Amino acid sequence: MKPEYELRLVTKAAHLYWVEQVRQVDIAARLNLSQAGVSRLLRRAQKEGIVSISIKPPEGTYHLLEEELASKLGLDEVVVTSCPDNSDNAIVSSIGEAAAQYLASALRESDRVGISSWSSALVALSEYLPAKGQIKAERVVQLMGGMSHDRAEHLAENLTLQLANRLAARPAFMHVAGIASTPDARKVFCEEPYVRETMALFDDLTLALVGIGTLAPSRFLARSGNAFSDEELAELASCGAVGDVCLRFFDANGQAVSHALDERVVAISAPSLKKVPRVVGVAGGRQKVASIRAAALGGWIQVLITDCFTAEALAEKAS
Amino acid sequence: MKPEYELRLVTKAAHLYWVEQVRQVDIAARLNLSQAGVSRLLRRAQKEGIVSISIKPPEGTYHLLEEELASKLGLDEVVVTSCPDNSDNAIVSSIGEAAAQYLASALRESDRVGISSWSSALVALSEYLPAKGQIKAERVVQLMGGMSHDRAEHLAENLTLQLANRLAARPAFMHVAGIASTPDARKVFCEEPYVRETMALFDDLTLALVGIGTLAPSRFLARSGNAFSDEELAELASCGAVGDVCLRFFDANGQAVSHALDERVVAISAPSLKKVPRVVGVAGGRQKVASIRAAALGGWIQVLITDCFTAEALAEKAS
DNA sequence: CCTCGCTATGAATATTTATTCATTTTTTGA
DNA sequence: TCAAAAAATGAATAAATATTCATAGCGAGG
Repeated sequence: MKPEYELRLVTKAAHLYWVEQVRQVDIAARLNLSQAGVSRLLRRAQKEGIVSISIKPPEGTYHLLEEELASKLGLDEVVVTSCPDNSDNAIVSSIGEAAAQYLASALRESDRVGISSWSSALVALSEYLPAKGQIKAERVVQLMGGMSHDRAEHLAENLTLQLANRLAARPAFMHVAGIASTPDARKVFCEEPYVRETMALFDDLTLALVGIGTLAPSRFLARSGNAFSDEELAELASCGAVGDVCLRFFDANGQAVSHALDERVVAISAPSLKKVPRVVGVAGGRQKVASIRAAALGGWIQVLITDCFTAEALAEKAS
Repeated sequence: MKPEYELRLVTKAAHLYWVEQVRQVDIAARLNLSQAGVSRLLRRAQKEGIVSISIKPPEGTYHLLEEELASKLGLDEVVVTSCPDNSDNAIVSSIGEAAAQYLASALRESDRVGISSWSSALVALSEYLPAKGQIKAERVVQLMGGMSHDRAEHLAENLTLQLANRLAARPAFMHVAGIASTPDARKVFCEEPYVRETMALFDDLTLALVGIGTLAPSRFLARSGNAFSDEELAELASCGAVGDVCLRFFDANGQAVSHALDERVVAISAPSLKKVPRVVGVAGGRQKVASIRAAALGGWIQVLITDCFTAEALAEKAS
């Protein structure tokens, strides 16, 4: 058959299907072809570029950037928020809200949610969650211990509690420090009934909300008397560590950095964390670019919620 | 949920589905939604115009015009050919070729094809059909008698024969004149075994190829001694007739014009013609616009094959 | 504070579309 | 000119998508 007429047929089928919304069987009837034939004409129309499908994103959305990052970093989903400026305050607030919205759409009542702490973005998240229980979960489980001194001590518990309240979920607390002074102390902590009970839930989580740490101690971490010392951090850095999730450290490619300090951390273990089906990293800011990238590449997170400035930086770095 | 985030979700789903070609279940898995939910997001994306699908027709095709005519004239399919100029020669040749291509795509080996005659476009059609039998039909049935004098006498038979040959189909001829001198003569013609046999096939056709006539006698018709006289034509015109298919006349809206002359025509009857599932009208030219329009509106044809000039004129007239 | 009607949701199901498979047709290479 | 490989086709079937249905949450009005 003359190719010109063939093309005419392809075009007509494409028009009827995509513009006029006619079913393939009806197109087949009108053009006296089989439905299979119409399906093949339509495939050709796509391949030859006779149809073009374009998405026009609403203002303030970044779906191309999101997709680029998702594929380059191997993530299931990336949420990039529009952010007024790249100050830490703006970023934390913006990604906290986005994370809340992510939960609104992605959370089921049957979900068992783990939450790390020491992350200002997660605090913002819990504040943006609607207080009325439209969004629900079954459990909210604290993934790492709190801190032993100061007001910050209770932050982890508070965060867990607030999240549990807003999600109408039963909370599970650690009630111990996140960093023990010695490996033996850690063992003692882990024997505590509370802790054991909570840790028993780790392998049964359906989702985890985590911050992503850098080696430079975050504001919250620094305030605590129990954070690692400068020397310890320097040692971690010399082992190649660039960041952490729940105090489990990894290098620039996301490979776990094993280190004696691991033995003092009271938190979900790296293997357990990686078994959680959906770990949502909520983080942004210039200083976190390298650790976010590493967390993604290492498979520590499946979902990333970040701001447009950090996202741009990640995209540049990745290409 | 914040509508802005909702839109972001819609956009992302649309992007994944239409740009990245991800299945709805996989999108659902990635965004933690149900497949039904994704389907609904996608519907919204279409409704809100976030996706736009456009067809860019290859050069020399007229799918918009075709669709416009199909819907305005109530036809299943319209083929508009690109035509170098609007001379009768160019038009006849162009639509003949297009008709041949239409048959190539639309004809099944099981089809029983009726063919009218006295149409230069149908002659062109049969000439454009490939002689090798790639395109096949079961039968080719002459729908109206030939003419009694001159070379033109055999045209109808020749056309039927040639078409049958090219389609590797068994022909059925009339072997009598298309217009009898009196109603009684017509009866006698119709009693002829050949004629009866052929006419018995009329109700079993799956497709018919017809020209569309105007009251002004066509070149072929005029040459014949047996065409209607000027007076008879004038009388038909005064009854409102504007054109015919197989010498069955109709007015500007396609309503059959019954008239004494009907009784002298040896051809498929109007009811039988209307019972054919797919009547393909092949016609073009400035003088035929009104009769083509009428044939379509009256349901005499389901498929129209014409040239771009005639198509434009039809579209203007119809709006 | 409760009830009705509205909307939204996910599981189940119906519909629609893509693919497979068995043939037939066409082309290519000897 | 023929045979073999490649391509095209349509019926059957598998896969994917849309819709239905039953249920649950939310707001308006009693």
